[in-house]
Amino acid sequence: MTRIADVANLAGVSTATVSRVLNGIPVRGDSESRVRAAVAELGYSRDRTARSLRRRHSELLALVVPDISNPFFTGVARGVEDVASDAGYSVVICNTDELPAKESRYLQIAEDENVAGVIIAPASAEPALTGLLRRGRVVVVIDRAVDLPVDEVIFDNYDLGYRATSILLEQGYRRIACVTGPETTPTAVERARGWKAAMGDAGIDAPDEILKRVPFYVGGGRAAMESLNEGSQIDAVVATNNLVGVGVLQSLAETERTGIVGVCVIGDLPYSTTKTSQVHVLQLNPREMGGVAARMLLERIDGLADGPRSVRLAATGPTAR
Amino acid sequence: MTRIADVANLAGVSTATVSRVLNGIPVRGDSESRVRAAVAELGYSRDRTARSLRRRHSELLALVVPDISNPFFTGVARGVEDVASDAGYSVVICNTDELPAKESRYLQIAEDENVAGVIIAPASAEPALTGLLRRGRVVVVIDRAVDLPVDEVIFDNYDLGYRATSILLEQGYRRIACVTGPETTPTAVERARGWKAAMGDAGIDAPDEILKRVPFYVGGGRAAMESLNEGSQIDAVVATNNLVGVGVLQSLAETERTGIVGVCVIGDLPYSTTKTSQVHVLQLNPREMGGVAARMLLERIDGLADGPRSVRLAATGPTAR
DNA sequence: TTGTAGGCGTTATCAA
DNA sequence: TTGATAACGCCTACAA
Repeated sequence: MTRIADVANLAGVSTATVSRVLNGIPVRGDSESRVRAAVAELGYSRDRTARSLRRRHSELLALVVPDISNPFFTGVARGVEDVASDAGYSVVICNTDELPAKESRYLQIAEDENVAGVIIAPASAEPALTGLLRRGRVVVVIDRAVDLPVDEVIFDNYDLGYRATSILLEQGYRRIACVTGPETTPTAVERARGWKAAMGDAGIDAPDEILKRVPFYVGGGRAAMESLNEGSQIDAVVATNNLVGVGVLQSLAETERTGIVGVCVIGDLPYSTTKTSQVHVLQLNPREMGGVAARMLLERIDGLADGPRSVRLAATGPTAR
Repeated sequence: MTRIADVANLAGVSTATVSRVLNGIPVRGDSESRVRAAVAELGYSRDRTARSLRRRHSELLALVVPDISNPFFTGVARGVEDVASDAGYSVVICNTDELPAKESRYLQIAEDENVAGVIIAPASAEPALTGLLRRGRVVVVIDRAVDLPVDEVIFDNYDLGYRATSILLEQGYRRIACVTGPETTPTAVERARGWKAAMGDAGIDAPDEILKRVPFYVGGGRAAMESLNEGSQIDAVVATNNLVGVGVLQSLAETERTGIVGVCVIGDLPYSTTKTSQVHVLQLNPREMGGVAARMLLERIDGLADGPRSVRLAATGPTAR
């Protein structure tokens, strides 16, 4: 393997000079060109492991998400990668399956791997970030706020729930059910709260029978529809997340249930195949969320920010599918 | 930061002994228990960077894919992660956007990062693997075969195209169009070849007007449908990939085009919302592909395999959506 | 501006 | 079985 010393030999300079050139620290012009020539001739490229060990941190960012199969989080990953790779960082994606145990394991690995920073959509209310923080590693929390002094990028989830419901109310629907996620998932709780408030403000009763809490997966949405029996007289549904939205739509397509005509989904449905005009979507932009989070993380890595910052992203407005 | 030396001090042994315990090399029982106690007391965990430097490779696997937004590749990622994490490895996902330049950059990073191995779905016919291979790093190619002496896990793409077409022929369709990917993507070419052969074997003409080559994205499928003018008298479509399949279905849902009723998609449509019975799917199992590839990679890391191996995965049979 | 040399934390060799 | 010590490849005081 070719090392920095080989380059130094060939260029007739010291390893320190080679290192300087590689790191953009000014050296005499002819030294620099000899070094660059030697690098090219040997096809040398730096060992990032050694570099990380010496510098005490790597050029890796960890992105910790609860479900990498969810297009929302792959969108986030794209956004993170866009800005990270421009800045010379690579992204390690860690999938926690909504399991706090897997989450802490990955956070421990991130710490031991000396990653430069972590972007996390927490699976637990209190992700195990203390080790990382103690070592001065930077962290940005996305999607689900936590009670720690770290940067966050989130949506106004209450407002999303309120607006999604309002869209259906404006269409004239009245008996609007809400399909949301588990009580342990803050986004699910807040969006459902928004639904309830919008219903209340419209003077409509929103009993618990038409609020379904299911796992934030396609199957959850399907199960919710099954449990919403015909007797409940629903004429519309708010799905508070993209996957349950897919489940709801699948269920409706299959059973051709009569009576339900309005659906509003919070999120994005890039792979749905329902006729465009049949579903309202309160569009979220995960790629933007990832990009914003990554930029905040890089600023912090460069020491450019002080107190914890909170960014609230807006939905990009309702659209048909 | 707590180092191995701190543990050694507290346990009253040498760093070498601590290292042995950590690595499962037998030491005297009481040394071992003292070490373990010290580790627990200090909350010590190994610095993976230093370990990687010394051992000349990390516990990271790189997974290089052309499009992480594609649920097929997130499925692969799940499969890789399932087996990798059981074996103590983490997975870095690298997204090449089908761009050979991004691909070589990531492969160079993988090399410099001393990853233990690479699983790659190539974006180019000749991915830049020589550096990795020269350094003795192991590689498994998935989804798209390349002309290099490395392990591969692929589908029999010709057969997939043939079978997808046969399914529609059995249903009585005759004018079956094929929507496939670019000529530079081997899976696209092979599956289209299978389509053509199946049509030929059924004594049906398959002219170039009804073979559409588009990018392997949702938009590609939509564009293909638009360019398939009514005059072409199509009564069915084979979509050779999941994303173009989604595009085809979206297009059909929106235009309510008359005449086309049969659709067969090669892949998987986890997020489609079309009525189940309206589309045939020749189901692929990306998670299995990832799992198999990861197992092969780990075997090779452990030096348990010699000549290049080739695994051919089967479709799990046609199903409605 | 440049070079020498020490150290980042771990593992592996070698001698005890 | 154990311990002392020399690497692994790089970066960065410090000295020249």
